[in-house]
Amino acid sequence: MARAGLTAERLTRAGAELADEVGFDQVTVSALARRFDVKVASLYSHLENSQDLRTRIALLALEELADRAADALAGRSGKDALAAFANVYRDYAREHPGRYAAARFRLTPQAAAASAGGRHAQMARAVLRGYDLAEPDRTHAVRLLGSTFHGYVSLEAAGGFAHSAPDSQESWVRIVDALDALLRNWPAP
Amino acid sequence: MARAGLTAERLTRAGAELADEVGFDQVTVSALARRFDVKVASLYSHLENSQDLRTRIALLALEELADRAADALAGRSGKDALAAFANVYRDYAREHPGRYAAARFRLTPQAAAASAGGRHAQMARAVLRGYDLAEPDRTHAVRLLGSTFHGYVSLEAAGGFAHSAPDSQESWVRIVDALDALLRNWPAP
DNA sequence: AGCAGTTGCCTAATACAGTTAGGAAATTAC
DNA sequence: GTAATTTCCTAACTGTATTAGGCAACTGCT
Repeated sequence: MARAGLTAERLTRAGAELADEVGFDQVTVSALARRFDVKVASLYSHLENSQDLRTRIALLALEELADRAADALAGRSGKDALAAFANVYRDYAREHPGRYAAARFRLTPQAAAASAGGRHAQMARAVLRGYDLAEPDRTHAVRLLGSTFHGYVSLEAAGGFAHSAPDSQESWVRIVDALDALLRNWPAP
Repeated sequence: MARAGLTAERLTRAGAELADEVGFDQVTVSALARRFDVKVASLYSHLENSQDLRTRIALLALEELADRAADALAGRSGKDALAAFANVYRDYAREHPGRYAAARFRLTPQAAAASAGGRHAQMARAVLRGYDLAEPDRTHAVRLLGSTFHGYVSLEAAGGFAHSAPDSQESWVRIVDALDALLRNWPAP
């Protein structure tokens, strides 16, 4: 019988596609095996278990997201950088909802350390170089941005802003405007 | 054999406790049956299926959260109301992580319509009465608050701010301060 | 109290996801 | 070309979800 040519990488990529199609929670070893027309047990030569599969998809998504963000930030600063950074997250979540959910998957400390998480944190700090914030306010601002972007994107994905005026796109633009204004005018403690 | 006295309400409450203990995703009909020392099939007289169970827990959590928010807002306005409202969400998520996750569970349109979702939206608008915002900016601001609070709370629950300075509590207070400043100083389009 | 009707929980059976053990064929290394 | 390794398979077991049908326990009426 011919071999299917399974590898951890191919399985991870296919798992990411599956996540985008049916949702990260519905990514299952069985569904993946069906996709490769292979028996379920065969995947266990390449993956530890289904947790391992999810972790790999999460790491893939975090890398992709970090790559996009790095691209978007290149050559930009100030509000321009802020908006570009924000849009990377939102656009990725809209194009790849399953992968975006994967990126929010809770990793073990070891996996988290090996992930692109650090790059994300660095880039958020880089965006804030365009504003006049000293520590600890800079860290507070990083957390604010992360919270707002993630919160918005996940509420939007859950359909929270659909079917109601104004358009989600409009709110997004105005919220990024507002955050820019806030960062330029950060209140003293 | 003595009857266990199951009802949809008792099952829902127990399911909510279970969610807080093991996580909303780990709430399973089987685990619930074990908790009542009853066979799994017995639950199906009271629940449609496991989706129904999750929906009921979500509705319970949304009601509890709305009740707390209504309490917290009574007699407050301006920044005071904003901070109280914000703390309701964060405190609830910290006390009841499983229920909080349930409250973010994607409901069917019918379930959503019957949920406390509308109360939440109304209260968010009430908080903003303390600030001078006309539509559509008021709606943008509602969405900003919802996104930021939810985002912060969910990143915090995922451990995002643990093990790093400054303390999460400090960031939270400063972020609420910052949002207050932003709402008082909302940028023109 | 005695009985009829209803309800609550049970047994049994099916389906599907996850996981492990051990085998045979295909590939690789020498 | 043979030995070693790798890949995929069959088989088996566990746990969760769900449905069908049965008997026991309660409820309400007389």
